[in-house]
Amino acid sequence: MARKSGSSGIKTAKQLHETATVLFAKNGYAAVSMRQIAREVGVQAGALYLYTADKQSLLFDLLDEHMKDLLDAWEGRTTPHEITPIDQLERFVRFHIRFHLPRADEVFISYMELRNLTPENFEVIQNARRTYEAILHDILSAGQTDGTFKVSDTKVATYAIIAMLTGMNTWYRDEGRLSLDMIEEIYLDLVLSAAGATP
Amino acid sequence: MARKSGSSGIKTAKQLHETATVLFAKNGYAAVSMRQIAREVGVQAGALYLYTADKQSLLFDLLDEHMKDLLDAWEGRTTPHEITPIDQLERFVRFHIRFHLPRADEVFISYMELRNLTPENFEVIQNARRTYEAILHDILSAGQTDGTFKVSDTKVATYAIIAMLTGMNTWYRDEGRLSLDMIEEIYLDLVLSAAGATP
DNA sequence: TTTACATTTGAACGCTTGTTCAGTTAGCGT
DNA sequence: ACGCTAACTGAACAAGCGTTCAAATGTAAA
Repeated sequence: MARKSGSSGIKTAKQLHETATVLFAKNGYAAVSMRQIAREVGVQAGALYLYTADKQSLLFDLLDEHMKDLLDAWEGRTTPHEITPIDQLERFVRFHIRFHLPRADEVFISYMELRNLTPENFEVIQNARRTYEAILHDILSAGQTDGTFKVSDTKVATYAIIAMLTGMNTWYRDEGRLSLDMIEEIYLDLVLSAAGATP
Repeated sequence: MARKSGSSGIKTAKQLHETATVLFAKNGYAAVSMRQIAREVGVQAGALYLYTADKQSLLFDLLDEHMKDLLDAWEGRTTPHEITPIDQLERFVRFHIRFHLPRADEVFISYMELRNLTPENFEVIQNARRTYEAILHDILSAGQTDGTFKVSDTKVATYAIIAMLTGMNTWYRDEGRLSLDMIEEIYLDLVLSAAGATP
């Protein structure tokens, strides 16, 4: 056997990314072998190297893709002009939850596997993350300036709120007690309170 | 050479735990080899098996030790009788920060390497974690009942607050902008606000 | 039908992995 | 001084690792 009937490059490439995402999330980058990924994709290990230069690039591509999607999704929203910091914060929280919850595996990898990136690759992802954090920081700063928010330190508050929101991914389950809509409202309350929002 | 001069079992055992903690935190459990640990300890790989049954037990012991220390430290505090939920929450926050900040590596491992535990070992650590979360949940529930706190869901608030607090470990550096005391106050504010505390 | 190319196999490469164990030495109690 | 045990070495084991590549086969265009 060599080439398989019905084989297609784009399909295999997509399956590679999907499989790697799931396996990396479940077992960790270092613990997953190329052969294991290949088996799940339904191909021999050698074939994977038509779609990735090496294992490291595979990890980087997944993370880079995820961060690009995140930032693109934020940029792509329809935003009314001149809305209050409170409305901005509300929009950010809802966006964050809606974007992150359906991407549990990607989010998990993005937080867990940073240390397995080469320094250059790490830099790229880190920058993207900083860009995202800056969005929230700008909102908090604006609210702090005009008096609608009251936090002792906008930088720390930024980290705290993002950690709080992202932590959701560690316990949320689709079959759980609360619907996505309810969770959204609960977290919105928590974040607005934490920011000391005075409507 | 065989036994080395000045060698002592307890010393090597301690070095093994310390070295493993640092290396697992920096590179991840799966990415660290027993030989790498041995080199750092200053011993051949075979010698490590005098102090751990296998690599898995080594990881488990580190996590188990950490969780036991955490729960023991909480139990061992001096607690006045009959204090208000607000005071209880304040005590919890300060305790959490003071305990976790100097243990960056242990905390990191505790969150990152859970998936590398066998199911039985995972269960043990998970239970300890649940015990810890229950402490905060009880405080929030008490405050919710007597009206000093106002949160839409005490369970979610518990997760959110712990995520917020533990997230600190990802950005805190000793040489950073803020002193430990300042950070403590900032986080205390954030948590009390998030809990909707009305003094 | 032939040609060109996309896709995959399967074997091979050198290296590392966790773990075991017989043999060797250091320190200590007697 | 002797013997016992604690501590460690160094080699060995089978298995698995990431990666490369010539060869084989499917697909599509000419």
